[in-house]
Amino acid sequence: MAATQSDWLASLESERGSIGGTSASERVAGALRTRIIEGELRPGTRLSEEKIGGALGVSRNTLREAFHVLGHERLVVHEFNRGVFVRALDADDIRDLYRYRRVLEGAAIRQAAVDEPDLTALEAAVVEGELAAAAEDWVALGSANMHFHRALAALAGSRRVDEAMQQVLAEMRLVFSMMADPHTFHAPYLVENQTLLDLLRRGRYEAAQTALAHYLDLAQAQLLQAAQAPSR
Amino acid sequence: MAATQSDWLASLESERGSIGGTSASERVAGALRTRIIEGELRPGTRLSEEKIGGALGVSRNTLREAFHVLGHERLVVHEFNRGVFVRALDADDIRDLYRYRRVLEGAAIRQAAVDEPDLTALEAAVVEGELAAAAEDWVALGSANMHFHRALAALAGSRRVDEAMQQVLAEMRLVFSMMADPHTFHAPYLVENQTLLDLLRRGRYEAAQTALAHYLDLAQAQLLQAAQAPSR
DNA sequence: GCATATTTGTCCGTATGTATA
DNA sequence: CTATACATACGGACAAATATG
Repeated sequence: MAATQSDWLASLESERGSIGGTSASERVAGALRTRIIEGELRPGTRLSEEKIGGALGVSRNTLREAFHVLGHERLVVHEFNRGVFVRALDADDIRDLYRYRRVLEGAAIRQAAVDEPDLTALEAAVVEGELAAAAEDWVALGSANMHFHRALAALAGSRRVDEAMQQVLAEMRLVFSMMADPHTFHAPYLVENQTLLDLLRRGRYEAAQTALAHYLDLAQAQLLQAAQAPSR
Repeated sequence: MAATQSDWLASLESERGSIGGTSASERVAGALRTRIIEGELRPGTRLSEEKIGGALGVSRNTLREAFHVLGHERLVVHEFNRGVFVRALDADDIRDLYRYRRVLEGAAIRQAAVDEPDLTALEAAVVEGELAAAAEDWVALGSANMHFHRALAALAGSRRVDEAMQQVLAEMRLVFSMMADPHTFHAPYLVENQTLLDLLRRGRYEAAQTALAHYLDLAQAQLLQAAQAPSR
């Protein structure tokens, strides 16, 4: 077999027996999650119980529990009698993802309008983005963008909205990992976040809603267009 | 041990070996889910691997996978090295549940305002409620109320909102199962659903929003009050 | 606080069924 | 159609953590 196919397998072996106060299945899920989110494990890859269990030095039992965890996070899909695969999202999935973001982030702004919101986390994320843009570190800019929208959703003041948004952002990283140049997507959005934050600062919540809608429409359209030309 | 404590255990045994095209863990999860949702398995109950596995005739392996499924649905909580328990919700959980309902159902009405919504499912749920009320079948009235709000959330036109709402309603049943007289809660809300439907029919979406908010505030307050007096 | 019994976490071997080359 | 690889599911085992007296 080609070396490229087992690269991630080799990288998994380095994770054997890392001491963890938590359960083994959580450790295994964590190791796989980072590989998936960072694009090392590509969508569609089959996660064979034998190979992965062997590489990580855990039994099939433990591994299957880890698969359940990742399945819950929608990072893998389990096909009965066929196995577990890294999730591959299609255009419909992307549309649904953005539909959900409109619900969650829209609710957050609506709540902010009645809440005297604390915007420090938003401001920090914008600064983080400005620094990343200045350093032309597009990976960091992508993270900053995620932090901004996670902080935005937090304005809703709801644990569940928080969790849902975290979930959605993890899936967004999965989407990006399917694209040719993931970082190029984030570059245009720093200014959008800046104006959105500015509108929130000045209490212009209606305008913030339309700015958010504009941002999400634009980002969705760009991703859908890129998804048509499937890339690498 | 008293007979009442093992009632649900006996009822589980009747479920052994039911033929299913699906996986064993799904079957087991389904059997436990109905017991939990219908209040046969009360919140706080410990789900012993040995007892339940024995009663259902499945191995511990399979049973633990079923526990994972129910854990996703937030119907049970897993405490490391202690086991899994039927989830017991507190006042904060109830508040967060309703906060989430405001987000989901509010988004649905907002989407309806731009969508020329199909209200047949809502109408069917109202009729179902009217029939149940006429027959003084309070359990059926509760189901009708759930169907109404599930159909309402469906107006959002989003798979994920759908799933989230289904999830939330399952947890609502868990809340009701902790109350002394679960059915008494649904009785006042038939008329609220009727007026909400009427407002949607006439395209008065702003009024529908406030009617929904009123309904949710009322329902939440009533549940919180009942939760203070923990009941049976 | 201690000793014991119970229960969970994890691994292994194996048999059966299902999908696919 | 056969053969092979793999997932599903069972049962047994043991250490470690927890509950119980």
